[in-house]
Amino acid sequence: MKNHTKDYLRLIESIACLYTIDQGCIKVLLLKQEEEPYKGYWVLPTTYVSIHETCMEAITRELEEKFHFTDLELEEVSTCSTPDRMLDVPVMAVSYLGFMSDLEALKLTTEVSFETKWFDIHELPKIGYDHQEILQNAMEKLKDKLLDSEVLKKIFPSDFTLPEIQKIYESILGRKFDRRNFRKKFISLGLIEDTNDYDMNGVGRPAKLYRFKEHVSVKKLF
Amino acid sequence: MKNHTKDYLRLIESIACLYTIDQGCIKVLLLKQEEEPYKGYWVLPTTYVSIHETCMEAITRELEEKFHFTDLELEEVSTCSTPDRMLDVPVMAVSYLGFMSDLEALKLTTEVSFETKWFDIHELPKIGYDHQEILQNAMEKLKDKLLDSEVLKKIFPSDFTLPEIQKIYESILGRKFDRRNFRKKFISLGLIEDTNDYDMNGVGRPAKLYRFKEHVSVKKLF
DNA sequence: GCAAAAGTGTTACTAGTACACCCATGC
DNA sequence: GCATGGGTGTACTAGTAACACTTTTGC
Repeated sequence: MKNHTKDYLRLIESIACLYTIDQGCIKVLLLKQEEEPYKGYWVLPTTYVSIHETCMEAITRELEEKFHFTDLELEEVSTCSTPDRMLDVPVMAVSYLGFMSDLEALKLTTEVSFETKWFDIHELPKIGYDHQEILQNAMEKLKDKLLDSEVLKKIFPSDFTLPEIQKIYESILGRKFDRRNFRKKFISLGLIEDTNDYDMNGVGRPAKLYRFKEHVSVKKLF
Repeated sequence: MKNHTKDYLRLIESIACLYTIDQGCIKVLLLKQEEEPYKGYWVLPTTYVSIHETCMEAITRELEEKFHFTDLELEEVSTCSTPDRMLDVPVMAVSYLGFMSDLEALKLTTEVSFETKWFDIHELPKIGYDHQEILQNAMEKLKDKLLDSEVLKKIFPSDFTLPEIQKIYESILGRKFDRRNFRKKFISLGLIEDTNDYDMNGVGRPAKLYRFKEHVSVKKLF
Protein backbone atom coordinates (compact mmCIF):
# COMPACT_ATOMS: atom_id res chain seq x y z
CA MET A 1 0.00 0.00 0.00
CA LYS A 2 2.67 2.46 1.06
CA ASN A 3 4.19 2.38 -2.42
CA HIS A 4 1.02 3.70 -3.98
CA THR A 5 -0.22 6.17 -1.41
CA LYS A 6 -1.82 8.39 -4.02
CA ASP A 7 -4.15 5.52 -4.94
CA TYR A 8 -5.53 5.73 -1.42
CA LEU A 9 -6.02 9.45 -0.83
CA ARG A 10 -9.46 10.95 -1.20
CA LEU A 11 -11.23 14.19 -0.63
CA ILE A 12 -14.07 13.99 1.85
CA GLU A 13 -17.23 16.04 1.82
CA SER A 14 -19.95 16.48 4.43
CA ILE A 15 -23.51 16.81 3.23
CA ALA A 16 -26.51 18.08 5.19
CA CYS A 17 -30.08 16.85 4.79
CA LEU A 18 -32.08 19.47 6.67
CA TYR A 19 -35.78 18.95 7.24
CA THR A 20 -38.67 21.00 8.46
CA ILE A 21 -42.43 20.61 8.53
CA ASP A 22 -44.59 23.26 6.96
CA GLN A 23 -48.38 23.02 6.60
CA GLY A 24 -48.25 19.32 7.39
CA CYS A 25 -45.68 18.65 4.66
CA ILE A 26 -42.14 17.39 5.23
CA LYS A 27 -39.67 19.62 3.41
CA VAL A 28 -35.95 19.44 2.69
CA LEU A 29 -33.49 22.26 2.03
CA LEU A 30 -31.85 22.42 -1.42
CA LEU A 31 -29.54 24.90 -3.13
CA LYS A 32 -29.61 25.84 -6.80
CA GLN A 33 -26.37 24.82 -8.49
CA GLU A 34 -25.11 27.92 -10.33
CA GLU A 35 -22.20 26.35 -12.19
CA GLU A 36 -21.38 23.33 -14.29
CA PRO A 37 -21.61 20.43 -13.79
CA TYR A 38 -25.30 20.11 -13.00
CA LYS A 39 -25.96 23.81 -13.56
CA GLY A 40 -29.62 24.54 -12.79
CA TYR A 41 -30.01 21.35 -10.80
CA TRP A 42 -30.60 21.41 -7.05
CA VAL A 43 -28.15 20.01 -4.49
CA LEU A 44 -27.80 19.53 -0.76
CA PRO A 45 -25.62 21.87 1.34
CA THR A 46 -22.12 20.43 1.09
CA THR A 47 -18.60 21.25 2.22
CA TYR A 48 -15.17 19.70 2.00
CA VAL A 49 -13.68 18.34 5.21
CA SER A 50 -10.15 19.44 6.06
CA ILE A 51 -7.76 17.07 7.85
CA HIS A 52 -7.93 19.34 10.90
CA GLU A 53 -11.62 18.77 11.60
CA THR A 54 -14.16 15.96 11.82
CA CYS A 55 -16.89 15.59 9.20
CA MET A 56 -19.45 16.73 11.77
CA GLU A 57 -17.40 19.84 12.58
CA ALA A 58 -17.06 20.61 8.86
CA ILE A 59 -20.78 20.54 8.12
CA THR A 60 -21.58 22.46 11.32
CA ARG A 61 -19.07 25.13 10.27
CA GLU A 62 -20.55 25.28 6.76
CA LEU A 63 -24.10 25.75 8.05
CA GLU A 64 -22.93 28.49 10.38
CA GLU A 65 -20.97 30.30 7.66
CA LYS A 66 -23.54 29.99 4.88
CA PHE A 67 -26.79 30.17 6.86
CA HIS A 68 -25.78 31.70 10.20
CA PHE A 69 -27.31 28.64 11.73
CA THR A 70 -26.01 27.65 15.14
CA ASP A 71 -27.02 25.05 17.73
CA LEU A 72 -28.30 22.67 15.09
CA GLU A 73 -28.11 19.08 16.28
CA LEU A 74 -27.01 16.76 13.50
CA GLU A 75 -26.84 13.01 13.23
CA GLU A 76 -24.77 10.91 10.85
CA VAL A 77 -26.76 9.02 8.25
CA SER A 78 -24.51 7.18 5.82
CA THR A 79 -21.52 7.43 3.52
CA CYS A 80 -21.07 7.15 -0.22
CA SER A 81 -17.69 6.10 -1.57
CA THR A 82 -18.47 5.10 -5.13
CA PRO A 83 -15.18 5.87 -6.92
CA ASP A 84 -16.65 7.89 -9.80
CA ARG A 85 -19.43 9.67 -7.89
CA MET A 86 -17.80 13.06 -8.60
CA LEU A 87 -16.55 11.98 -12.03
CA ASP A 88 -13.04 13.45 -12.09
CA VAL A 89 -11.72 13.28 -8.53
CA PRO A 90 -12.30 10.65 -5.84
CA VAL A 91 -14.53 12.25 -3.20
CA MET A 92 -16.17 10.38 -0.40
CA ALA A 93 -19.39 11.73 1.07
CA VAL A 94 -20.65 11.58 4.65
CA SER A 95 -24.23 12.72 5.13
CA TYR A 96 -25.99 14.22 8.12
CA LEU A 97 -29.59 14.71 9.18
CA GLY A 98 -31.08 17.67 11.05
CA PHE A 99 -34.45 19.18 11.94
CA MET A 100 -35.75 22.67 12.52
CA SER A 101 -39.03 24.51 13.08
CA ASP A 102 -40.84 26.24 10.23
CA LEU A 103 -39.88 29.63 11.67
CA GLU A 104 -36.20 28.77 11.70
CA ALA A 105 -36.57 27.34 8.20
CA LEU A 106 -38.10 30.55 6.90
CA LYS A 107 -35.44 32.70 8.58
CA LEU A 108 -32.73 30.55 7.05
CA THR A 109 -33.86 30.95 3.45
CA THR A 110 -34.65 34.68 3.65
CA GLU A 111 -31.32 35.68 5.16
CA VAL A 112 -29.11 34.29 2.43
CA SER A 113 -28.10 35.77 -0.90
CA PHE A 114 -27.85 32.64 -3.04
CA GLU A 115 -30.82 30.68 -4.32
CA THR A 116 -32.11 28.14 -1.82
CA LYS A 117 -35.54 26.60 -1.24
CA TRP A 118 -37.47 24.15 0.93
CA PHE A 119 -38.96 21.38 -1.22
CA ASP A 120 -41.77 19.03 -0.29
CA ILE A 121 -40.14 15.58 -0.18
CA HIS A 122 -42.86 14.31 -2.51
CA GLU A 123 -42.25 17.07 -5.07
CA LEU A 124 -38.50 17.20 -5.56
CA PRO A 125 -36.86 19.03 -8.48
CA LYS A 126 -33.97 17.73 -10.63
CA ILE A 127 -31.23 16.80 -8.16
CA GLY A 128 -27.52 17.02 -9.04
CA TYR A 129 -24.70 14.53 -8.43
CA ASP A 130 -25.79 11.52 -6.34
CA HIS A 131 -27.65 13.72 -3.88
CA GLN A 132 -30.90 12.03 -4.80
CA GLU A 133 -29.54 8.76 -3.43
CA ILE A 134 -28.13 10.47 -0.33
CA LEU A 135 -31.51 12.09 0.29
CA GLN A 136 -33.16 8.69 -0.08
CA ASN A 137 -30.95 7.25 2.66
CA ALA A 138 -31.67 10.18 4.92
CA MET A 139 -35.40 9.80 4.33
CA GLU A 140 -35.24 6.23 5.62
CA LYS A 141 -33.78 7.48 8.86
CA LEU A 142 -36.13 10.46 8.92
CA LYS A 143 -39.07 8.19 9.60
CA ASP A 144 -37.52 6.77 12.74
CA LYS A 145 -36.53 10.19 14.00
CA LEU A 146 -39.99 11.67 13.63
CA LEU A 147 -41.22 9.07 16.11
CA ASP A 148 -38.90 10.55 18.72
CA SER A 149 -40.61 13.19 20.85
CA GLU A 150 -37.38 15.18 21.16
CA VAL A 151 -37.32 15.67 17.41
CA LEU A 152 -40.97 16.66 17.35
CA LYS A 153 -40.18 19.21 20.03
CA LYS A 154 -37.55 20.75 17.74
CA ILE A 155 -39.95 20.91 14.83
CA PHE A 156 -42.84 22.23 16.93
CA PRO A 157 -41.20 24.41 19.58
CA SER A 158 -44.36 26.47 20.01
CA ASP A 159 -48.00 25.54 19.70
CA PHE A 160 -49.29 22.80 17.47
CA THR A 161 -52.55 20.95 16.94
CA LEU A 162 -53.19 17.24 17.19
CA PRO A 163 -54.60 16.91 13.65
CA GLU A 164 -51.30 18.46 12.46
CA ILE A 165 -49.22 15.80 14.24
CA GLN A 166 -51.61 13.10 13.09
CA LYS A 167 -51.20 14.10 9.45
CA ILE A 168 -47.41 13.80 9.69
CA TYR A 169 -47.65 10.41 11.30
CA GLU A 170 -50.05 9.19 8.65
CA SER A 171 -47.68 10.52 6.01
CA ILE A 172 -44.52 8.88 7.36
CA LEU A 173 -46.14 5.64 8.47
CA GLY A 174 -48.28 5.38 5.36
CA ARG A 175 -51.56 4.61 7.09
CA LYS A 176 -54.59 6.40 8.46
CA PHE A 177 -55.43 6.73 12.13
CA ASP A 178 -58.79 7.13 13.75
CA ARG A 179 -58.94 10.67 15.10
CA ARG A 180 -60.32 9.64 18.48
CA ASN A 181 -57.86 6.80 19.01
CA PHE A 182 -54.91 8.92 17.93
CA ARG A 183 -55.89 11.70 20.30
CA LYS A 184 -56.46 9.27 23.15
CA LYS A 185 -53.09 7.60 22.67
CA PHE A 186 -51.07 10.76 22.15
CA ILE A 187 -52.54 12.54 25.15
CA SER A 188 -52.12 9.46 27.34
CA LEU A 189 -48.35 9.58 26.68
CA GLY A 190 -48.30 12.62 28.95
CA LEU A 191 -45.93 14.56 26.71
CA ILE A 192 -48.10 17.54 25.90
CA GLU A 193 -50.25 20.10 27.66
CA ASP A 194 -53.17 22.29 26.65
CA THR A 195 -52.35 25.94 25.93
CA ASN A 196 -56.02 27.03 26.12
CA ASP A 197 -55.56 28.63 22.72
CA TYR A 198 -57.06 27.69 19.38
CA ASP A 199 -55.75 27.67 15.83
CA MET A 200 -58.07 30.07 14.01
CA ASN A 201 -56.31 29.83 10.64
CA GLY A 202 -57.84 26.72 9.17
CA VAL A 203 -61.26 26.19 7.73
CA GLY A 204 -63.84 24.52 9.99
CA ARG A 205 -63.86 24.30 13.73
CA PRO A 206 -60.65 25.67 15.27
CA ALA A 207 -58.26 23.05 16.68
CA LYS A 208 -56.91 23.19 20.21
CA LEU A 209 -53.28 24.22 20.49
CA TYR A 210 -50.90 22.12 22.56
CA ARG A 211 -47.29 22.45 23.62
CA PHE A 212 -44.72 19.84 24.67
CA LYS A 213 -43.96 19.63 28.36
CA GLU A 214 -40.34 20.05 29.34
CA HIS A 215 -38.23 17.16 30.60
CA VAL A 216 -40.49 14.48 29.16
CA SER A 217 -39.54 12.35 26.19
CA VAL A 218 -40.45 9.14 24.42
CA LYS A 219 -38.26 7.43 21.83
CA LYS A 220 -40.80 5.32 19.99
CA LEU A 221 -44.13 7.08 19.72
CA PHE A 222 -45.77 4.44 17.49
CA MET B 1 -9.67 25.08 -0.89
CA LYS B 2 -8.02 24.24 -4.19
CA ASN B 3 -4.84 26.00 -3.13
CA HIS B 4 -4.38 23.69 -0.17
CA THR B 5 -5.49 20.34 -1.53
CA LYS B 6 -3.09 18.43 0.69
CA ASP B 7 -4.97 19.76 3.74
CA TYR B 8 -8.01 17.91 2.46
CA LEU B 9 -6.70 14.48 1.45
CA ARG B 10 -7.13 11.57 3.82
CA LEU B 11 -6.62 7.87 3.87
CA ILE B 12 -9.76 5.88 4.45
CA GLU B 13 -10.03 2.56 6.22
CA SER B 14 -12.89 0.08 6.45
CA ILE B 15 -13.38 -1.73 9.72
CA ALA B 16 -15.47 -4.86 10.32
CA CYS B 17 -17.35 -5.65 13.52
CA LEU B 18 -18.23 -9.33 13.05
CA TYR B 19 -20.53 -11.01 15.55
CA THR B 20 -21.60 -14.52 16.32
CA ILE B 21 -23.48 -16.23 19.12
CA ASP B 22 -21.86 -19.10 20.95
CA GLN B 23 -23.36 -20.83 24.00
CA GLY B 24 -25.83 -17.99 24.44
CA CYS B 25 -23.05 -15.36 24.46
CA ILE B 26 -22.60 -12.61 21.87
CA LYS B 27 -19.04 -12.61 20.60
CA VAL B 28 -16.99 -10.30 18.38
CA LEU B 29 -13.96 -11.11 16.23
CA LEU B 30 -10.65 -9.46 17.15
CA LEU B 31 -7.08 -9.81 15.85
CA LYS B 32 -3.93 -9.62 17.92
CA GLN B 33 -1.82 -6.66 16.91
CA GLU B 34 1.68 -7.99 16.28
CA GLU B 35 3.49 -4.70 15.72
CA GLU B 36 3.79 -1.28 17.30
CA PRO B 37 1.85 0.80 17.94
CA TYR B 38 -0.51 -1.10 20.23
CA LYS B 39 1.56 -4.30 20.04
CA GLY B 40 -0.19 -7.01 22.05
CA TYR B 41 -3.51 -5.17 21.97
CA TRP B 42 -6.48 -6.51 20.04
CA VAL B 43 -8.03 -4.77 17.05
CA LEU B 44 -10.89 -5.15 14.60
CA PRO B 45 -10.28 -6.45 11.04
CA THR B 46 -9.32 -3.37 9.05
CA THR B 47 -8.20 -2.47 5.55
CA TYR B 48 -7.36 0.64 3.61
CA VAL B 49 -9.77 1.67 0.89
CA SER B 50 -8.28 2.42 -2.52
CA ILE B 51 -9.79 5.10 -4.74
CA HIS B 52 -10.90 2.37 -7.14
CA GLU B 53 -13.33 0.72 -4.73
CA THR B 54 -16.07 1.59 -2.26
CA CYS B 55 -15.53 1.14 1.49
CA MET B 56 -17.91 -1.80 1.42
CA GLU B 57 -15.97 -3.43 -1.43
CA ALA B 58 -12.71 -2.91 0.45
CA ILE B 59 -13.83 -4.61 3.64
CA THR B 60 -15.51 -7.41 1.70
CA ARG B 61 -12.27 -7.98 -0.21
CA GLU B 62 -10.25 -7.95 3.02
CA LEU B 63 -12.50 -10.54 4.67
CA GLU B 64 -12.25 -12.72 1.59
CA GLU B 65 -8.47 -12.46 1.38
CA LYS B 66 -7.71 -12.83 5.07
CA PHE B 67 -10.48 -15.19 6.15
CA HIS B 68 -11.67 -16.77 2.89
CA PHE B 69 -15.06 -15.52 3.89
CA THR B 70 -17.52 -14.93 1.08
CA ASP B 71 -21.20 -14.04 0.92
CA LEU B 72 -21.10 -12.12 4.16
CA GLU B 73 -23.75 -9.43 4.27
CA LEU B 74 -22.46 -6.25 5.86
CA GLU B 75 -24.15 -3.07 6.94
CA GLU B 76 -22.61 0.35 7.49
CA VAL B 77 -22.56 1.52 11.09
CA SER B 78 -20.76 4.84 11.45
CA THR B 79 -17.66 6.83 10.63
CA CYS B 80 -14.88 8.27 12.72
CA SER B 81 -12.98 11.28 11.38
CA THR B 82 -11.22 12.62 14.45
CA PRO B 83 -8.09 14.20 12.94
CA ASP B 84 -5.55 12.54 15.27
CA ARG B 85 -7.20 9.14 15.64
CA MET B 86 -4.20 7.43 13.98
CA LEU B 87 -1.71 9.87 15.49
CA ASP B 88 0.61 10.59 12.57
CA VAL B 89 -1.51 10.44 9.42
CA PRO B 90 -5.11 11.55 8.88
CA VAL B 91 -7.17 8.40 8.43
CA MET B 92 -10.91 8.30 8.37
CA ALA B 93 -12.68 5.10 9.44
CA VAL B 94 -15.93 3.61 8.17
CA SER B 95 -17.23 0.69 10.18
CA TYR B 96 -19.41 -2.24 9.17
CA LEU B 97 -21.48 -4.82 11.00
CA GLY B 98 -21.97 -8.49 10.10
CA PHE B 99 -23.29 -11.71 11.58
CA MET B 100 -22.46 -15.37 11.18
CA SER B 101 -23.35 -18.74 12.69
CA ASP B 102 -21.12 -20.37 15.33
CA LEU B 103 -19.99 -22.96 12.79
CA GLU B 104 -18.87 -20.31 10.32
CA ALA B 105 -17.21 -18.44 13.18
CA LEU B 106 -15.23 -21.51 14.21
CA LYS B 107 -14.21 -22.27 10.63
CA LEU B 108 -13.02 -18.69 10.22
CA THR B 109 -10.63 -18.71 13.18
CA THR B 110 -9.18 -22.17 12.59
CA GLU B 111 -8.34 -21.60 8.93
CA VAL B 112 -6.08 -18.60 9.44
CA SER B 113 -2.42 -18.40 10.39
CA PHE B 114 -2.39 -15.19 12.44
CA GLU B 115 -3.78 -14.84 15.94
CA THR B 116 -7.48 -14.13 16.03
CA LYS B 117 -10.18 -14.85 18.57
CA TRP B 118 -13.90 -14.45 19.31
CA PHE B 119 -14.42 -12.44 22.50
CA ASP B 120 -17.55 -12.28 24.60
CA ILE B 121 -18.71 -8.66 24.31
CA HIS B 122 -18.83 -8.46 28.09
CA GLU B 123 -15.24 -9.69 28.50
CA LEU B 124 -13.20 -7.68 26.03
CA PRO B 125 -9.39 -7.51 26.17
CA LYS B 126 -7.25 -4.38 25.76
CA ILE B 127 -8.34 -2.83 22.48
CA GLY B 128 -6.01 -0.82 20.25
CA TYR B 129 -6.54 2.54 18.50
CA ASP B 130 -10.10 3.84 18.82
CA HIS B 131 -11.57 0.45 18.02
CA GLN B 132 -13.19 0.32 21.46
CA GLU B 133 -15.32 3.31 20.49
CA ILE B 134 -16.08 1.87 17.06
CA LEU B 135 -17.16 -1.39 18.69
CA GLN B 136 -19.38 0.58 21.06
CA ASN B 137 -21.19 2.20 18.13
CA ALA B 138 -21.63 -1.15 16.45
CA MET B 139 -23.00 -2.66 19.63
CA GLU B 140 -25.74 -0.04 19.71
CA LYS B 141 -26.82 -1.12 16.26
CA LEU B 142 -26.32 -4.79 17.12
CA LYS B 143 -29.28 -4.67 19.48
CA ASP B 144 -31.63 -3.51 16.76
CA LYS B 145 -30.35 -6.06 14.31
CA LEU B 146 -30.83 -9.02 16.64
CA LEU B 147 -34.52 -8.18 16.70
CA ASP B 148 -34.66 -8.80 12.96
CA SER B 149 -35.61 -12.38 12.13
CA GLU B 150 -33.41 -12.36 9.02
CA VAL B 151 -30.36 -11.79 11.20
CA LEU B 152 -31.41 -14.52 13.62
CA LYS B 153 -31.72 -16.82 10.64
CA LYS B 154 -28.09 -16.11 9.73
CA ILE B 155 -26.91 -16.78 13.27
CA PHE B 156 -29.03 -19.90 13.67
CA PRO B 157 -29.11 -21.44 10.20
CA SER B 158 -29.74 -24.90 11.62
CA ASP B 159 -31.64 -26.02 14.70
CA PHE B 160 -31.99 -23.91 17.82
CA THR B 161 -33.99 -24.04 21.01
CA LEU B 162 -36.35 -21.43 22.39
CA PRO B 163 -34.50 -21.04 25.72
CA GLU B 164 -31.40 -20.25 23.63
CA ILE B 165 -33.14 -17.43 21.77
CA GLN B 166 -34.74 -16.22 24.99
CA LYS B 167 -31.34 -15.89 26.70
CA ILE B 168 -30.02 -13.71 23.88
CA TYR B 169 -33.07 -11.49 24.02
CA GLU B 170 -32.77 -11.13 27.77
CA SER B 171 -29.11 -10.28 27.32
CA ILE B 172 -29.56 -7.59 24.65
CA LEU B 173 -32.77 -6.11 26.03
CA GLY B 174 -31.57 -6.26 29.61
CA ARG B 175 -34.67 -7.80 31.13
CA LYS B 176 -36.05 -11.21 31.95
CA PHE B 177 -38.96 -12.87 30.17
CA ASP B 178 -41.41 -15.39 31.49
CA ARG B 179 -40.66 -18.68 29.73
CA ARG B 180 -44.29 -19.43 28.91
CA ASN B 181 -45.06 -15.95 27.62
CA PHE B 182 -41.88 -15.82 25.55
CA ARG B 183 -42.66 -19.17 23.98
CA LYS B 184 -46.25 -18.17 23.28
CA LYS B 185 -45.24 -14.92 21.62
CA PHE B 186 -42.37 -16.30 19.59
CA ILE B 187 -44.32 -19.25 18.26
CA SER B 188 -47.34 -17.07 17.45
CA LEU B 189 -45.15 -15.01 15.09
CA GLY B 190 -45.24 -18.00 12.75
CA LEU B 191 -41.55 -17.75 11.90
CA ILE B 192 -40.37 -21.11 13.13
CA GLU B 193 -41.32 -24.76 12.85
CA ASP B 194 -40.76 -27.84 14.97
CA THR B 195 -37.98 -30.17 13.78
CA ASN B 196 -39.18 -33.04 15.99
CA ASP B 197 -35.66 -33.29 17.35
CA TYR B 198 -34.35 -32.48 20.81
CA ASP B 199 -31.16 -30.92 22.11
CA MET B 200 -29.64 -33.68 24.27
CA ASN B 201 -26.49 -31.73 25.19
CA GLY B 202 -27.71 -29.67 28.12
CA VAL B 203 -28.49 -30.77 31.65
CA GLY B 204 -32.14 -31.31 32.54
CA ARG B 205 -35.01 -32.05 30.22
CA PRO B 206 -33.97 -31.78 26.55
CA ALA B 207 -35.27 -28.71 24.72
CA LYS B 208 -37.18 -28.95 21.46
CA LEU B 209 -35.25 -27.94 18.38
CA TYR B 210 -36.81 -25.49 15.95
CA ARG B 211 -35.86 -24.10 12.57
CA PHE B 212 -36.82 -20.88 10.81
CA LYS B 213 -39.32 -21.22 8.01
CA GLU B 214 -38.23 -19.89 4.64
CA HIS B 215 -39.75 -16.74 3.13
CA VAL B 216 -41.06 -15.42 6.45
CA SER B 217 -39.54 -12.46 8.24
CA VAL B 218 -40.28 -9.90 10.92
CA LYS B 219 -38.30 -6.70 11.42
CA LYS B 220 -39.13 -5.90 15.03
CA LEU B 221 -39.47 -9.01 17.12
CA PHE B 222 -39.88 -7.17 20.44
C1' DG C 1 -77.80 27.12 6.75
C1' DC C 2 -74.27 24.63 4.79
C1' DA C 3 -69.67 22.94 4.14
C1' DA C 4 -65.47 21.85 6.47
C1' DA C 5 -62.82 20.14 10.01
C1' DA C 6 -62.44 19.22 15.19
C1' DG C 7 -63.93 17.40 19.55
C1' DT C 8 -65.90 13.55 22.31
C1' DG C 9 -67.17 8.23 24.74
C1' DT C 10 -68.32 3.35 24.59
C1' DT C 11 -67.71 -1.30 23.29
C1' DA C 12 -65.26 -5.25 21.40
C1' DC C 13 -61.13 -7.39 20.51
C1' DT C 14 -56.30 -8.40 20.83
C1' DA C 15 -51.99 -8.61 22.95
C1' DG C 16 -49.38 -8.75 27.05
C1' DT C 17 -48.64 -10.11 31.84
C1' DA C 18 -48.70 -12.94 35.92
C1' DC C 19 -48.57 -17.20 37.77
C1' DA C 20 -47.78 -23.01 39.37
C1' DC C 21 -47.31 -27.53 38.16
C1' DC C 22 -45.64 -31.49 35.68
C1' DC C 23 -42.00 -33.71 32.57
C1' DA C 24 -37.55 -35.68 30.72
C1' DT C 25 -32.92 -36.23 31.38
C1' DG C 26 -28.13 -37.23 33.86
C1' DC C 27 -25.97 -38.54 37.79
C1' DG D 1 -34.52 -40.22 43.75
C1' DC D 2 -33.07 -35.79 43.23
C1' DA D 3 -31.30 -31.84 40.94
C1' DT D 4 -31.63 -29.33 36.66
C1' DG D 5 -33.82 -27.12 33.17
C1' DG D 6 -37.94 -27.47 29.71
C1' DG D 7 -42.78 -27.76 28.44
C1' DT D 8 -47.71 -26.48 29.18
C1' DG D 9 -52.63 -23.61 30.24
C1' DT D 10 -55.52 -20.18 32.36
C1' DA D 11 -57.17 -15.95 34.27
C1' DC D 12 -56.40 -11.02 34.43
C1' DT D 13 -55.06 -6.51 32.53
C1' DA D 14 -53.88 -3.07 29.33
C1' DG D 15 -53.68 -1.44 24.86
C1' DT D 16 -55.58 -1.11 20.35
C1' DA D 17 -59.32 -0.87 16.96
C1' DA D 18 -63.94 0.09 15.46
C1' DC D 19 -67.52 3.13 15.41
C1' DA D 20 -71.40 8.05 14.95
C1' DC D 21 -72.79 12.20 16.42
C1' DT D 22 -72.17 16.95 18.01
C1' DT D 23 -69.55 21.51 17.97
C1' DT D 24 -67.38 25.57 16.06
C1' DT D 25 -66.03 28.31 12.53
C1' DG D 26 -66.18 30.93 7.61
C1' DC D 27 -68.78 31.93 3.83
